[in-house]
Amino acid sequence: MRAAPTILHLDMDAFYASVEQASKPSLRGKAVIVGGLGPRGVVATASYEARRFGVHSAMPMAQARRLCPNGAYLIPRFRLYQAVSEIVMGLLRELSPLVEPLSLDEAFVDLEAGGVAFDSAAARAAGERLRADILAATGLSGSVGLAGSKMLAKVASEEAKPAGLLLIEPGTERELLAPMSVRTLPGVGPVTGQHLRRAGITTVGELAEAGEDELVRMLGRSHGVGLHRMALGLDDRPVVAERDTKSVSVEDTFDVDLHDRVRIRYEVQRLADRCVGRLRDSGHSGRTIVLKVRRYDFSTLTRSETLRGPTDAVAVVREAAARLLESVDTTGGVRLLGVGVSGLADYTQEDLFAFALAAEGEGAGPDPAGLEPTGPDAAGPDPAGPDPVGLDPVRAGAEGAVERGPGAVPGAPAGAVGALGAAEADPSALPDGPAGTSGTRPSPDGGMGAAGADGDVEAGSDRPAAAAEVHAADGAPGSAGTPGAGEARGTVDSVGASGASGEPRAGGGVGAAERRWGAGSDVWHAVYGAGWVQGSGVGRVTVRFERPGSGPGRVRTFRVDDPELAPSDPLPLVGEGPAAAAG
DNA sequence: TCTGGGGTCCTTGGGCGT
DNA sequence: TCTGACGCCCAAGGACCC
Repeated sequence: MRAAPTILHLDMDAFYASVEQASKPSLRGKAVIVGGLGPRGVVATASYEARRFGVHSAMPMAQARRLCPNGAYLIPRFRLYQAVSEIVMGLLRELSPLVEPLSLDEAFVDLEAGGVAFDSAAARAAGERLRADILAATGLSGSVGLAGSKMLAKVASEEAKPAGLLLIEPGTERELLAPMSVRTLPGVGPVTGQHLRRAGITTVGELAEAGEDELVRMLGRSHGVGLHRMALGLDDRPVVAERDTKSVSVEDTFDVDLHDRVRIRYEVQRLADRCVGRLRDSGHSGRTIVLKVRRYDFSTLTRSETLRGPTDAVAVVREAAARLLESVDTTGGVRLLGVGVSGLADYTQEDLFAFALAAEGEGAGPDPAGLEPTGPDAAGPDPAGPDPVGLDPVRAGAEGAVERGPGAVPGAPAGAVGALGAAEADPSALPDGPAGTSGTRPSPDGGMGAAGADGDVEAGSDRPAAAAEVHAADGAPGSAGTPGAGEARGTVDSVGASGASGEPRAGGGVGAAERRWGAGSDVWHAVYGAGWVQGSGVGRVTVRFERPGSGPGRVRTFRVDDPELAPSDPLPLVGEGPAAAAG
């Protein structure tokens, strides 16, 4: 807690929805809801127009549609949000080297460390200038909180929303906080809030009066002490510029619960592959493999296994996940599966083997393809007995390195083989369907980016009804399914036929007959220029031709195989960048 | 009328070595 | 040799955040 309000918290207003509105002029001033569009989707962000209908984050999408039937429902385009976020974070770093991003749209800044502000007046000026700079650079508004601690700065930005600035003068915080709901404090969610309410505590003032001992008794040591201090306005946490990643995970919720054990095993394998892809992209390996299973009744189980050393080998993670699955009862059905890796390191067990081998075997000749196992069982039968299913994690790790053989580079770190290599090296991979619409212009996106946009968009009441119907049918058994966010959809009995790979694939081009247009995604037409897909189905694609700087554009419909229509990258929200000419 | 995805942190309880 | 205390690691679950 410092004497001057020089900790700044920036929170962009309804970030995803605002980016979509800035990107698509026809949606400005309208209710925009961004989130998962499947039957089990939830709202990620709702524009302020949508919030007037009662729509809010984390609300089931079906409920949002009832409350706001004429809203524009969009799938998130994380790559675009990421790009905008980088611009904003860049502006923050101009203020101070101490910037702590909390998410794409939120960050703390230590103004004192940047030499920008040492008192209230300078802090306020810096905050106002920042808001103006963000508006100029992105066209978006953000809210700024300024205070002497992180907790209070965050409270302030929340109070300042939307598009405002609030500065909490040190010394006034207890008075300010006292009447606020306990839910205002970070760390008080629905459960703790209910707990406190039952004890007659609903405001921050009452929380402070309850005393530390009482809160520790109710909530446990760490939570109790922390909450009591926060209620008093005490918070010494520094702004931390860099945080190490602690775990990497992927999970999928299925439109329809899975019952078939074979199918469940297959999905776990796919998740393991994707997880390893992410792990390698981040330059990590990990020791603990975690399987997550959410059952039909929403109860969630986790099972984990810690290896003797860190790995980033597909085979090892697959096998561990498969073993863990064997200990889970899935009768009744499974709605979600997840695979994660924690206990991260920036080297692998296989690296150590390779290093040891290189150290002792100099002059023995290189392993040309990196195919030779480097582990203890490299020389044939293991005196301790066979290990056919990789029960020994470390040995399995060595085998994993072998499995990656075709892509392996002698002497290179294990991470040098990317997700693609892993996918290619996988002999048991089931066939995939069409790998998206990226044939002419591949834009590999492991997650919810362009591929994710392959879901539906229903942009306002003038959307093509036919398109919506067709997309709704995507969830039907045996359908072609949809990649990205919708990849778990429509895959009920169609193992391998979903075209749902989250991994980039080489040669992902598809024939014109299979060309599908990700609704909400950006396109370029040879005659009409930049636009975005408003809907598609029954052999047609509807495109609205507008760009961030234009007024609302016109809608035109084309055949899905129209040669003049091509996928495109998002246009910058402000100004005309190179992407504008990318058609 | 239902409840996403990707994380972090905390608590509890058991096993194990000292 | 047995037992309890202690610390550490691991596994599992839960709450919370955006």
